[in-house]
Amino acid sequence: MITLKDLAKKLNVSVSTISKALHDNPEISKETITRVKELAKLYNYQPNKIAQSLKANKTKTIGVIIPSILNRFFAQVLFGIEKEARVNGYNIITCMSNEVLNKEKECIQLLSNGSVDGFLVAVAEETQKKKDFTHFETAQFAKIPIVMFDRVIDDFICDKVIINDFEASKNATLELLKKGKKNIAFISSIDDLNVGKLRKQGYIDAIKGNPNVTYDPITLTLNSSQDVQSQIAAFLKNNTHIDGVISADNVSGTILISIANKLGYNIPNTLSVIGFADNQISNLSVPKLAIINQNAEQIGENAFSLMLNRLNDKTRPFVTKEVGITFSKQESF
Amino acid sequence: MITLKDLAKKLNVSVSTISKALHDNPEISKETITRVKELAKLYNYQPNKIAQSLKANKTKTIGVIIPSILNRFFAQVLFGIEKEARVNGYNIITCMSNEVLNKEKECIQLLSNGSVDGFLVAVAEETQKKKDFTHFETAQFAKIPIVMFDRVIDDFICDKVIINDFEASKNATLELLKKGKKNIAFISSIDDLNVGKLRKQGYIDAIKGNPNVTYDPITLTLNSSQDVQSQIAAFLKNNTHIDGVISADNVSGTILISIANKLGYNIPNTLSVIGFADNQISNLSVPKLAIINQNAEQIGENAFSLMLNRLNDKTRPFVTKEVGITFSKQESF
DNA sequence: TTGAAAGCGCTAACAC
DNA sequence: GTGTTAGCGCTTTCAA
Repeated sequence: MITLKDLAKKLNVSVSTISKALHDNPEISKETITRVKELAKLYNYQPNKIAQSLKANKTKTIGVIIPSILNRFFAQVLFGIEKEARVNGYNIITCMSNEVLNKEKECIQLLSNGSVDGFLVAVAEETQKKKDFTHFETAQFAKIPIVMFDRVIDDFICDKVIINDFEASKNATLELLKKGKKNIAFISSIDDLNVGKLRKQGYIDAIKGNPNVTYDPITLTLNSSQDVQSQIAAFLKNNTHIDGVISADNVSGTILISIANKLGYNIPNTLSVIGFADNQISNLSVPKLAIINQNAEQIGENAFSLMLNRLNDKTRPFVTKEVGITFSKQESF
Repeated sequence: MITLKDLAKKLNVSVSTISKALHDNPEISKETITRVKELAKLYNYQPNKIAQSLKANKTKTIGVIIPSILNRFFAQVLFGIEKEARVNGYNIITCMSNEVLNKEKECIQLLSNGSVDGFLVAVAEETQKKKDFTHFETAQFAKIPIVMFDRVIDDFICDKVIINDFEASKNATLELLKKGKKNIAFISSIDDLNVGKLRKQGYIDAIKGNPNVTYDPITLTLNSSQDVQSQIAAFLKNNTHIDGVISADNVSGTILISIANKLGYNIPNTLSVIGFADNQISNLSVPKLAIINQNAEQIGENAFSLMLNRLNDKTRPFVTKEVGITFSKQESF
């Protein structure tokens, strides 16, 4: 890499002259500026980012900590973050907690050494369970701002981006009721997560709040260590009266449609299905899965924007931004 | 952040003493070492990564450039890379080219300023088409090593990690033939990619090389700007004699199963389906999609290993590592 | 209009 | 055993 010093030597001027010239500092003569810029272009000079970071005490890099990139939702959020970051001249360092508290602590720890200007985090499952937030507190204490998205901690004060999982789930259930569905079930493989709980609660609320509903909520909690297909098949066989399903995660809805087709259901006539998913996933089944789209990309964009804001004004009050969901009444509804 | 200087002041010793003590330098007395370490622990001292990077002229950070994180295959590769990187004390900066040449150039450009020690890249579609590799050449010229994975450029010399797409596809086709399938088709939405071409060629090779096969290859190229489901449905209706399908990408196999079920096919008896995908995708359909698993995670791990190797020995000859594929004869086969 | 010098935080060769 | 010093590449204040 070519440095300021190198350029200075070649032009027989001082390093500071070069630096100023490249920054169009009015102290420097037009002539010198053009000479310097030409040379810089010739040698394809790029200011050393690390040196700039050290000097400025900021890196223009944000750490993103997500449970897993293999979850399509988080991949989409990351996509949104990365896009927005790029536009604003920021880089993204990605870490995965795999839902493990210690892994998450390690991520924060490893990047809390000047590597990043702030953290965007979707809190790990174990962290939510054990309620251990010391690593976040440490970061915040060290003046490294945190923005939480989707998986947020109510008891921790920071900027947040969420969707209204409760309302989304409740509304979807209400839509099924409005459509005349009499026996609506709820299936989920994310019961342990806050968002999973909220979605289930939304469903229960809709069911219990409806005077025409006489039955108790019908729920299936999927065990991910066992075959999901057989669990769903057994569930449908044991509950033949079900005519509507809300799926809380982004795969079980698709699987349920496949299984139900096999079992002779006529979707959506004898069975309506709605899932928390996105367009690509919707496309995988016949009929296409009706989806509650969490607008993951938007969540990412918003999370980054809040961070940018925060970095520019460390004293502004903390905000919680709610991103709207989109309900697509596709074929399986 | 607390610095060496801060610690030095508190103990009334010099900065270098602190630095040496923290590095267990034998020049320093045991006593001082413990005193320093205790203080460091007390104040939770973390050496400033940026300063270390500037000093050492390396960042322990690798840039990963992929077409998109929304493609599950690349998400898996990234997962493998991140895991391996973490273990070795490296961070990952992720950039997305969105298959666009200029975006890819920009990524390389923006990180070729000391931000990263090397690049792991899956080349964008447009780059492959236009055969413009100047940005890679520039990086290599600047002594920033490049490891290409999956989407590699034959004419560019660097370390590479690939799978044998041709063989994988050919073998899968041969398996179908061996099973007695008489009319095997090939569907793909990635015809423009090198890997897509290789997969198609593998299929064609198997078909044409088999003396029992009398028909020409039957291929469907999916247009992603139109509805994939109807394209596949039309294809099946126009080719009712098809009894086996190879899907070259990671979604069309699942969709085809859904459609075929609807059309009354009895999978796998009247129609066998094999797709380039992974276990999670396989699980979405009934019956489960038989898959050619590209072992994406392994690709990522290997790519990172090659990079680590390269960083430790810039002069070793370039290698191309081939990662094995796994053929899972699941239900739809 | 230009240059010298200090300093960001760290490491390490070299004094003492 | 500890301290001084220089330097990584850059920015910026102050002096000339």
